[in-house]
Amino acid sequence: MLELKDIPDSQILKKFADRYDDLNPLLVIQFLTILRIGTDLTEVLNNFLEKYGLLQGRWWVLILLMREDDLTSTPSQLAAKAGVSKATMNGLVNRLLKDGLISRINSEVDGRSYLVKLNSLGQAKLDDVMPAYYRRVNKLMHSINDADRDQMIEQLMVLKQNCNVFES
Amino acid sequence: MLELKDIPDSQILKKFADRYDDLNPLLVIQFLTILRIGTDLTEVLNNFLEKYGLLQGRWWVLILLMREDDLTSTPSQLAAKAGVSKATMNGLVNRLLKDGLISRINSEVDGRSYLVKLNSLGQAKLDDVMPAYYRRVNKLMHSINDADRDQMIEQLMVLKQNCNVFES
DNA sequence: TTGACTTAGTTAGCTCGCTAATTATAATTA
DNA sequence: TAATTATAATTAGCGAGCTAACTAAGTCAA
Repeated sequence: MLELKDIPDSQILKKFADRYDDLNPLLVIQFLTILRIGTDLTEVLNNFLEKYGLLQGRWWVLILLMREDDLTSTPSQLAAKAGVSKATMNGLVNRLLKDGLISRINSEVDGRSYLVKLNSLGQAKLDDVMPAYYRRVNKLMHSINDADRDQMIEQLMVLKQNCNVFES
Repeated sequence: MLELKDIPDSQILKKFADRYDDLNPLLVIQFLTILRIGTDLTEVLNNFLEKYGLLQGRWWVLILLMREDDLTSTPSQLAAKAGVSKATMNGLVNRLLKDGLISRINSEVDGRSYLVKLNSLGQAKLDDVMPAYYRRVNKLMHSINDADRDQMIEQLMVLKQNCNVFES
């Protein structure tokens, strides 16, 4: 994760521009600014969740379970939905089981598999975190007016679609 | 780092909204979208750097050294500038020394300290990476026109300044 | 119906962050 | 000048990702 405190200023970039023709200082600064804000937001969110004994990984598992009508899912499904490896999900699930926020239900039809279910302690944890989380999201996002925010998101989506320029 | 594949849609959020009054679906989706694009860009950059045997940490160290007039710095200074702990910088510096991209110069005035210097192999590595990096940044950022891009960055800066709503 | 694949979860071992403790050296101050 | 405190680098050990290898259980096809 990019933690660079010193995003280069135009003066520093000038030195680099002498060596590298392709450098466009403004674009580089803007690119790094986007990366930095992404990491800053992520960090701030993690600090917030930590106050509740959670981090993004475990928090998402609880949320994914709450999305389900029966509050249950298999570790594999959770891994796919959370976008982490099965090994990582195994660790997250075990930690949540240890903390007593989810329960394990062995599958009756498949001896390899089991379900995890959001239990009352897990639901209580979400009931504790989520209102505070939503209030903060509201506050943060309302620091930009609706029209500007919509436009910003639209531009970010364009950027996302063009990420692949780095892959060739 | 947020890797959530399934950003919730309005339908899922409706279920959550029944339980949590404070939820504003659009704002949550937009917030998560910003986080996701940040992680996507970071990942794409890391994949790019990996093709050159680097990752963000080591790459930044080389860049920070190249910024210096004498191409040298101490591990502590590098840690501060890169925004990582001294322990982390110790690992990065050792790896770069092992790879032969930087050289170690023991301090003559302070027996505890030493300088690291970008050497010719390190400079060659940067000369290999940076033009390709800058070209890709240009391509990516030009997917948005200048005015829209400037405005987007401006909004992101506002967001950054309001990150602290998560800290209270 | 048995042999070959596939799938679910786990484990081992890696990377790259971190903090806290340690070592060695400098610097300060009583 | 001796004792204390501060600083630079290192080390140990943790967390949360990862891949690859493994075990056990299903599935399918000859």
